[in-house]
Amino acid sequence: MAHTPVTLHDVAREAGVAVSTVSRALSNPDRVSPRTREHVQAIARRLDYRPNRVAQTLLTGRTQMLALLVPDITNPHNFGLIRGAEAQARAAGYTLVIGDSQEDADLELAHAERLGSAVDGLVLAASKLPEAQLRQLQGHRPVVLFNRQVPGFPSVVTDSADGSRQIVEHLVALGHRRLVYLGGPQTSWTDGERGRALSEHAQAAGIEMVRRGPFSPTVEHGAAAADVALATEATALIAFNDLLAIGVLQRLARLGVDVPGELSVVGYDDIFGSDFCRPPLTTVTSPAEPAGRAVIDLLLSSRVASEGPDAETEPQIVLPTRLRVRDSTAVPASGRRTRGH
Amino acid sequence: MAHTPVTLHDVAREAGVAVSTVSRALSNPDRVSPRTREHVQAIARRLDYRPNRVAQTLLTGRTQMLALLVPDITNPHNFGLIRGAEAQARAAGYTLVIGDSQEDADLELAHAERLGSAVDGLVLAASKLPEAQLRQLQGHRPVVLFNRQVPGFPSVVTDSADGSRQIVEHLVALGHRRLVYLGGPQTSWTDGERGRALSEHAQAAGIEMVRRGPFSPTVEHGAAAADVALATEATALIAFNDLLAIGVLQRLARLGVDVPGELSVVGYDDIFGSDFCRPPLTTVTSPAEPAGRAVIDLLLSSRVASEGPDAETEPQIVLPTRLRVRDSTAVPASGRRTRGH
DNA sequence: GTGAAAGCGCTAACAA
DNA sequence: TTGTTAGCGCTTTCAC
Repeated sequence: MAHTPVTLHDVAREAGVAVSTVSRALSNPDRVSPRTREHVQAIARRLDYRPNRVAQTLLTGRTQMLALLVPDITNPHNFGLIRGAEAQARAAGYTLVIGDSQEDADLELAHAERLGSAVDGLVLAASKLPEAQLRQLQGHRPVVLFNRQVPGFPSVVTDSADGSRQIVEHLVALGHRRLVYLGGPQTSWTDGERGRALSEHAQAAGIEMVRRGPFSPTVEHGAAAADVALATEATALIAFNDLLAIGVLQRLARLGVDVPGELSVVGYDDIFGSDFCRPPLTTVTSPAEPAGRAVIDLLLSSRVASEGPDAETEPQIVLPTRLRVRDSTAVPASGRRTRGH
Repeated sequence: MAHTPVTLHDVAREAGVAVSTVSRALSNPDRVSPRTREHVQAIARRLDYRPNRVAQTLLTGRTQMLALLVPDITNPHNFGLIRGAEAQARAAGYTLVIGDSQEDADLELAHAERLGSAVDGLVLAASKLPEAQLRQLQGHRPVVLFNRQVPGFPSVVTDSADGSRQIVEHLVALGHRRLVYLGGPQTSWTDGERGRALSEHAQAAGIEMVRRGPFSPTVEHGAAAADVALATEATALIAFNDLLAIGVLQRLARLGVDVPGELSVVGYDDIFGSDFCRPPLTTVTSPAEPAGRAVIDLLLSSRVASEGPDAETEPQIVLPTRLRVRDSTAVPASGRRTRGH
């Protein structure tokens, strides 16, 4: 239990050379003679020397750590993103740490500030922070946004708007004429995108779409959302995300409302469980792992970025989405639905 | 966009005092006169001074960060643990970072070493590391284990053995006489506990139990596991965890094997989805959030712990589990099952 | 090729 | 109460 970790000095003393030589032998092997290099490295190994990262950081300003802040680590939607980001970060020699802001802007800020000083870069997924605070964070370290676009920030988003287009197209093709969108948190940029695109495409198709909510994007809140949807004339319901949609499905089943017979249900994200809930959910899937890799690439390349007034030209990557049709959508009941409202 | 962050020196110069005074005014407000304190703090605020955590750390050795390493961040089983740990860490003024070791011991070690030097303590969930490596990590920083017990380490485990007892009791009560356990990774301590307890209780009840596997604890591997189970004479199948159990359920459904009519299925963990898969899964639930809080408590209290030879007395907390009976278990088919094998 | 020395931003003696 | 000074462990000029 060597409780006083071995330092560069220990190695230097043991090897009979100067600390600077040890430092070089270890990090710049070619700037030292083969003989001493071997010798020093052998000693270092024998002493089980580990460089003190903190000290290195103080000098270089680099921690070789990157942080990813997600709004809800329990939302399976984030899995692919995390996995992709992890892989890419590791490939580049960085360690990825993950933070959970629990759908709370204050917590997100606190976390970002804490972590911000300990990492080389920050990716904020579905950030709820106002632009001003975002910019302040950016002053410290490079920041990349996922599923949010803000001028001056590099970002990668999955194409929710196009997902909405595909949903409306699908529903219209089935014969639906009245839709209801059960919205997510007001602070959610994605919710805005999804709702707006849904409206636009519904309007373009000449059908009706109403919006309800906001609802918190959880299975638990699905019950309330289902009830609200039932109080409308809609024959198809689009939930902000799959978590909410699954909750809706559960409530509907308990109420004896047949899906998709009486009501079609659609979600977004294609999360774990959306394929084995009852009925399997029609939803919008997106390339989460590529997104994870992309955010890290952006982060790493933005280390060299200038921060002039030209900042509006930051890369904004948009990844395609695809509608995955399962069993929760079908042609609407021909007549008036029989459920009470 | 202050790109050269403001330092203590900047504040000191601006305030016309020494850096040490600024340092005190900010961190030890009572060791400085009210006048200067106000003055310095005002300047610091105006300049938007943020202490450099790295520099603080180098000196104090504290980062105010704690790390939690989970084997699979996409396993919903870990959610409660993460949430509980997060909450407790924050309450104590620490930031929790989460790492994912993807069920891989090498990755776990790499992560632990990287993070280990950047945090004040480490909790390893379901660690797959050999004891020797565990001890080595422990030399650096306090380490707490979750769902693994090793002499000399503080730990908290959920009582898998008792969960196994409850499963056997339940199955025997229903009339099952032949069980099969579809085991998890060989490196998994929890798998050992579950399998061993299952055997013991089956034997005590005078019924047969065979073990198959190992299987990787994923939905994907459930198909293979299901096929193996079908090749036995068992009327009830116990999967290492719910992820595997859900995969088994899917395969069985595709094969037309009725659950629980022809075969009963049980899992462990009570994860997201286990209540809405088809049929809802009988499983063992455990207090994950309390476990998360407990690991952090242990970590924080072990900072002061000695490391004498007396280390065997480290606290080992065991949290109770409870069988949650849903629809995937029932009385066995009276006659010989009709499926081919 | 190697060593001496400065210093990253901060805190904690020690003086004044 | 405040200022001066010495480092924490490391990298990196700059001499030799």
